[in-house]
Amino acid sequence: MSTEVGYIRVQKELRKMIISGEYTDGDLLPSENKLSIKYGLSRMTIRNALKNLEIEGLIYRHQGKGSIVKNKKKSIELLSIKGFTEIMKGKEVDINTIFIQNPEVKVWDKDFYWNLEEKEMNAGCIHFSRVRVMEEKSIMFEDTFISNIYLEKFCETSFVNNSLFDTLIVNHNIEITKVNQKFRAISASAELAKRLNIKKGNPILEISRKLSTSKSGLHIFSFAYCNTDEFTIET
Amino acid sequence: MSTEVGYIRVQKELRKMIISGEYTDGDLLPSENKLSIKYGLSRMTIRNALKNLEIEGLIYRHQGKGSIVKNKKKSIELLSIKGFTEIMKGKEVDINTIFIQNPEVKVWDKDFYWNLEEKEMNAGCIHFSRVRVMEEKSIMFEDTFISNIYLEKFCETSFVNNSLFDTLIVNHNIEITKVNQKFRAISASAELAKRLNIKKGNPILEISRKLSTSKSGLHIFSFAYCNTDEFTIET
DNA sequence: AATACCAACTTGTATATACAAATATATTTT
DNA sequence: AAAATATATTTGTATATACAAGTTGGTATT
Repeated sequence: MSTEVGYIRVQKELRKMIISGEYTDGDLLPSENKLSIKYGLSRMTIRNALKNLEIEGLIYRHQGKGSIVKNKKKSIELLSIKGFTEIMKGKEVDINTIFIQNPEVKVWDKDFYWNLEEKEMNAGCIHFSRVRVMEEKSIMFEDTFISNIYLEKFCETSFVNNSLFDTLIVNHNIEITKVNQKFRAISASAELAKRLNIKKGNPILEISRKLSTSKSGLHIFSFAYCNTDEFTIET
Repeated sequence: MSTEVGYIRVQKELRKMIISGEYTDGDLLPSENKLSIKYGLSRMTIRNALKNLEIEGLIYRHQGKGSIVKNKKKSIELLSIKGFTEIMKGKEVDINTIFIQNPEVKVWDKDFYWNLEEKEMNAGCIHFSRVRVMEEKSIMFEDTFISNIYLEKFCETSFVNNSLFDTLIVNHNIEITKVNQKFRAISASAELAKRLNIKKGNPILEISRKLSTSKSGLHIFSFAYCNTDEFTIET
C-alpha cells in the first residue's frame, strides 16, 4: 500500500527479513542512523519501528551496541516445551511435526466451540491436525481451524519453517494480534489415549486457543492435547 | 530517586494512580498536553511514558479521544478464571480468597523446585498459601514463596485490593518484569483432593510460576493446583 | 427538530536537533 | 604485550515544532 505510514513500512520489512531468516539470531540490525538514511526517514521514526519490533519480541536493544535479533523460535507456535531432563540444562529440544490430516477446506462444525463472525462463518474453514513428537514420544495432538479468507493457495503450499505463524506472515502478510488461550486438565479419551500412546483416563492438558490476526474476520482456532508426564508446556 | 529520568517518573506516578484506584476502569487520563504542562516535560516525553503504560496493559489509547484506563483486573494475578456457564455471557465472576497459611518468614526448602540466587537463598522466604473459591466451590489451591528482601513489614500488613501484585507495587514499589509459567496436567493426590473437594486421581491443572521483579534477586514462586471441571484458566 | 458544518481538542506521525550514556575500536602509553 | 586513554559509534532521553486524523460538542442552516 502506498498510503502506508513510514514506520509501519520499516517495521514490516525488517520483520519479514527476521522471520524469513535474512537476519538470524544474534545478528545486529543496521544502526538507526543507517536505517534512517536507507529509508529516508528521521531517526525518531526509525526508532518507532524498532520499538515495535522489540515489543513483538523479535529484537532487543542494547545501548552502545545496537539492535540485536532474537528469533526466539518458540517450539510450537507461542508455546514452548521443555523436557524434565532438559530443564536443568536450560536447552530446548527439537520437535518433529507429523500431519495426521493435511490442510483442507471444510464447512464449520454446527456447534463449533468458539463464536464465529458471520463473515468467517460463510467463508468456511481450513482444517488440519498434527501430532508433535519429541524424542520419539508423541506428546501433543493438535487440531487447527482457520477462517478461509485471504488465504489463496494455502492448502497447496507447504509451510515456512514448518510453522503456521511464519507461513502466515511471510506468504500472506498476516500477523497474530491477539491471543486468547484457555487451559484445562482432562481425562484422556480412548481416542486421545491411542494418539498419545498413553492409558485411557490419564490426565491430559487441554489448550483451547483463539488467535486474532491483522485481517478482520480471520481467526485461528486450535485445540491441543498434551501428555505432560515427562514434559511441561510453557508460555 | 532524583537521578530518575523524566518519562519513568511520569510512568510510575500514573501507574500507581491507576493501580491504587485513583483512576479507574474507563477513566480518561489527562491529555498529553496537560500532562506535559503538569510535569514540565515535552509532549514526546509524556508519550513515551504513556506508550509504556499501554504496553503494560494499564491503558489503551484512542486517536481523538485520549488515553483510557483499562484496569483489567485479571481475577487471580495474571490468570483469569471463567466458568463454563459464564463464558457465553462473557462476564468474569467474583472470586473469594481464603488464606490457609498467612504470610510468614521461613527458610527455603533444601530441594526447592526452582533455582535460587545466592542473595535470595540467604535471605530466606515469605510463604503463604491460599484457596480460591468461586461460587462456593474451591477451585484452586495456591502455594506462594517470595524472597525475603526489600519487604519490610510485609507479613504484618494486609494486601492491597486483596492482590499480591498490587500490594507489591503500591506498598513496596516493586513491579513484575518477567513471567515464566509451566503448565501440566496431573492426578490429584489425596491431600489435593481433600483441599479441592474432589476425588483422588482426578485430573488437576498444575501451574508452576517464577516471576521476576524490578528488584534484583527478588522473585516470586507459586504453585497453583486447579480443578478445571467447571472452569477454565485463561492467560 | 434534524442535518450539516465548523471549531476545539485529542492522539498519531514525522522532522531536526542536542546531549547523555554505554559500547566498540583505535591509539598511545607503560 | 598489556594497560590506559582517546575517539568513534550506537542507543537513550529530551525538546520544539508541524501537520494529519479521529472525536466531540457547539453553531448555523435547512
